[in-house]
Amino acid sequence: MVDKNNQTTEQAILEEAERLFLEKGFAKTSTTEIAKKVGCNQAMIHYYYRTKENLFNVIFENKFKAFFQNIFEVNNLGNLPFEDKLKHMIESHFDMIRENPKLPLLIINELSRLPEQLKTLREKLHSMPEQLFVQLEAELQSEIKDGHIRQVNLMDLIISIVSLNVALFLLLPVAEEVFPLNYIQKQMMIEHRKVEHVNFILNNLRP
Amino acid sequence: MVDKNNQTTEQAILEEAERLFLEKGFAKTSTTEIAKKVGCNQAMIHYYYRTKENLFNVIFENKFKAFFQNIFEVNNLGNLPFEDKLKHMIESHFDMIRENPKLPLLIINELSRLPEQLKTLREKLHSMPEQLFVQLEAELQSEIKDGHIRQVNLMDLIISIVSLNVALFLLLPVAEEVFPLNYIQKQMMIEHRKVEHVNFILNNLRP
DNA sequence: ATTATCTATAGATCTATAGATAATGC
DNA sequence: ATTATCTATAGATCTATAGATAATGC
Repeated sequence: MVDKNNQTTEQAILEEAERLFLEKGFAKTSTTEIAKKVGCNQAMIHYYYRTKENLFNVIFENKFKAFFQNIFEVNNLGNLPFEDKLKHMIESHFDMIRENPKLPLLIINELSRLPEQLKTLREKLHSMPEQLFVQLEAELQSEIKDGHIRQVNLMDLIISIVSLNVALFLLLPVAEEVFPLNYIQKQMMIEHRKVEHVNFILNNLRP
Repeated sequence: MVDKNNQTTEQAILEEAERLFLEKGFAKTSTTEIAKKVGCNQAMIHYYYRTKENLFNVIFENKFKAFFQNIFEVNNLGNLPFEDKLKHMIESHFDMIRENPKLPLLIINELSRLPEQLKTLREKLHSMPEQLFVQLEAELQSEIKDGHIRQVNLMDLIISIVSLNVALFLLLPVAEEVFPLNYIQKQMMIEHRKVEHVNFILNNLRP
């Protein structure tokens, strides 16, 4: 099975492990299962990654960094009107989670076990204010002063955006157990909610 | 340790198991650990509950039913204005999750393994429309027609309420790893968000 | 007699490693 | 020579059960 797509065993292990860890979490995924899916010997996993914990950390760190790198990435839209900027932020955050729908659950479930990633996250988020938060806060206050939007707290705004976007993909699998959806229905539902989240946030800002 | 509070071993096992399952999930909780915390022999757990799976199901079913019983319980406020009714619904849903903050994660993580609970959930949610959904939908449409609120979809409204409330308690533990909060700060934050969720939803309905 | 508890252990995992063998790169 | 792969297995769980012993209720 290995090398089916010109992959090395090392890469194949990484990819299969990523799939399984995201699907079932750390505890419920065994190195035996990873090996079986990859089509190699279970010992190979330890040859390349030494421990299961280590393999997990490599994967988690990668996904995690990519995930938080894009969070509220609003560089190349400096002079757009505030509402358009906000719309763009909501949508790109939404798309990021849509592309990694299982990652939030993995983070919620496993983050507490990971001191190294925690440090990274703390640094990233503590340095974010200077880059973005302060700028957004200024724009927000300016908009409020001009009477374009109502008095609102930036942190609350961010929490609401993240909550709506994250919760959709956390709750969808549960909802699907109750109301099964086919692929098209599900995609339509997701697209509809994307529009709705933007409307919801922007409507809420009207003075 | 058993009978410390006049408990039977059977009850003590149930309570300790509930605590551990909610905290760590099914896979990461062992019957050995439950027994140790209870202060009894590991075999006792199987004496009373036969299997770990069975013990889990008993607990899950109880919590689960209590959880969904109260969901959108709006019986004794029949003739309140629509906005007050909505406010009450948001707040009681919020409080329910506040009292069971780990339950949503348990449901998200473990529901797929539980055919019996799934059936219960399906029946409960499929019978909800007739009791409540239809009535709310009627009131909502009436309010829209009278121009009191803007054109909005009831299902979207419910998804947004549940998303905001659930996501808060799912994301708080992650947020706390990054920005530690003491007990009072955390309670204030939660109270603040409760108000915010109501404002957020109601503001969003303005025509 | 019946119920509750304990001891001991079978059997199923699962992770990790040691050591043999095969494949590859100079 | 070095790197990749396999076989085999130690050692640590963990769940579940059989069977002995203690406690309790008539």
